[in-house]
Formats: sequence, structure tokens, C-alpha cells
Amino acid sequence: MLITQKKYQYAIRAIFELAKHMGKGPRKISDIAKAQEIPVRFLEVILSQLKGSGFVESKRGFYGGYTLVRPPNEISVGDVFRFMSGQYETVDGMTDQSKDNFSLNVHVAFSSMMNRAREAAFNVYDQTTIQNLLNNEKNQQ
Amino acid sequence: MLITQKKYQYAIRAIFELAKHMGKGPRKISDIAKAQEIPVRFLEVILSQLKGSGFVESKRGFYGGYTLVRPPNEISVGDVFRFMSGQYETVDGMTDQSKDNFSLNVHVAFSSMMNRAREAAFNVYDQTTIQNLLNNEKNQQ
DNA sequence: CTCATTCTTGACTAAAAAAGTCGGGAATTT
DNA sequence: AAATTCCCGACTTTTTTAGTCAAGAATGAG
Repeated sequence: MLITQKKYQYAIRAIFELAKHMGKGPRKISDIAKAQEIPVRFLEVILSQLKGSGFVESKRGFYGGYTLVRPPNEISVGDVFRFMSGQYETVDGMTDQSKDNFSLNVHVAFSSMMNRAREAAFNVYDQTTIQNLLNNEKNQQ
Repeated sequence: MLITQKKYQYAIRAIFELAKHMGKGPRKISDIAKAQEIPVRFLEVILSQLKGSGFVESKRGFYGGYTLVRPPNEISVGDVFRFMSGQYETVDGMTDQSKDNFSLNVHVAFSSMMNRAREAAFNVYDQTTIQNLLNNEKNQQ
């Protein structure tokens, strides 16, 4: 579960959209959905989760919508990904190693390598901020 | 689809097991399955696929089984992963960008970042050979 | 030759995760 | 009060991953 989830991408794109709208008041879910081609109902769920991250705030009613409450250069893709993955209630409490109980073999080396790979990927995510994404868009137009 | 699949781990562990057995003739599927705690039937499928990679060979009959045909230090985890992912017939032929047709925006920057993350992870996989895993096991015992 | 053994093939089923939907309710503003 | 918009939890659908199975074909032993 570490790269290709649509949900993660949607989360980034929603925040990206909010970043573009900063200073202009709250943005409606339906508008974000339209702009970024995300299924509205699904986006509701995602934004609702994102509130827990502290990156966004919401307001109901006529002039309601979502607002980005931290500067785009202080939010990295890694932050968002990390938050989103924390949202799944992983009930087990067991590591892969304790589950299959022959630890003194390939498992240790293997999972250490897996961890290093994961870190390498997150290194990239952490170095990319929402602001970077915004800049990149500008350069392309 | 890039990190946690059991199937990938099983593939590595099977090859690892064959590496340990090198020079002693073919190893039976059932033995590999027992040694590495992999469901036999599933392992059949995996090894069967792996034959296409050129890393292993098989032989039927009484003294049959699987053999590793390349030295463990010439097989990297990345090689195996790459081969295994190629095994899925990805029929589409479309990139993520051509699918959703608004390419001049966050998508470009996002997928470029995703690619870099993927490369960073594979960099780790490529640097780890089966021999490395063997050595690591020895050190721990 | 024939029989036990072992891999082979392709289709099949099961389980889990991801993606997406829905209805009704609760704030907020006009 | 009425329109608007987010909120919440449960639900359904789709996709992916994991695992199974039965019948067949090669191989070597006796």
C-alpha cells in the first residue's frame, strides 16, 4: 500500500486546488471536484479526513467550503501521504516479523531492505511541497 | 502496486532458498514451500512464472525440482521485482496522463515526482542481491 | 513397460483492499 | 424559515491480491 492509490492523489490535488484559491475565502467541495475531476462524494470523504491533519479547515452554510490554513511551502506531499496512511485503523499491532515466526533468516534482511526503499521514496515525497507543484504548473503554461 | 505484495516476497524467498541449495541438484517445490512457509499451490504458480525470467530452471520426475541457474550475486531483488511486475498483462497502453485529459497542470508535476520516488525505491532493490541476503542471514546466526 | 513422482497449465474461487455512493442530519447565512 | 453547504456513518461495487484445484505430461526407478 505505498504509491498508487487514487485517494492519495486526490488528496494532493484537492489541497493543490485550495492552494490556488488561497486568500479568496472558502472553496466549495463541488467546485474542487469539478476543477480536479474528482467524484464529489468521494472527495467529501477525503476532505473530511484531511481536516484531522490541520492543513485544511471547513465551514458550513452559504459561504461555506474548505480553506487551506497553512502556507503551501510548508506542506509537503510526504506530510499528506503520511497523514492519509495513518487514517486507516490498522488494528493488528503485529509486525510482519512477529507474524511469521522464523525471524533469523531472509526476513530480517528483506524487511530492512523494504524499509530502506520506503524511506527512499518518502525522501522524494518530503522534498516536494505543494508550492513546488504550483510553481511547476506555472512553468508549463 | 509497488512494495508490499506477498507474491513478490515469496518469489524472493523461493530464489533465496534455491540459492542456499545450489550445487546440490534440483529442489522440490514442496520442500521450498515447507522451508519458507509458502502455500505450495501458490508457490507452484510463482515458480512457474519465474521460469520465464531465466533465473531458474525446472525438471520433472523423480529427481525433479527447481534449480537456480545464475549466481546469487548476479541476481538483484530489483531484477526479480521488475520481472514479476512485467508478468501482469497491462493491456491498457495508456498513461495516466492521456486518460484524464487535462495534462497541463498538477498531473505532470505529480507523476514526475511519483516516478522519481519509484526510481529511488528501485535503486535500493537493485543494490540488493540474493547473495547480500544470504550473507545477511549468516551474520545473524 | 509401467508406475510413482514431480512439475505444468489454465481456469477457478476467496478474501481483502480500494473506490465510490447514499440518505439524512447539522451548521450557517440570507 | 429556507436555501445552501458541510458532516457522518453505513453501504455497494470494483479491482487486486491471494490462494486453490484437477487433469495432464515428462522423468527416472524398478
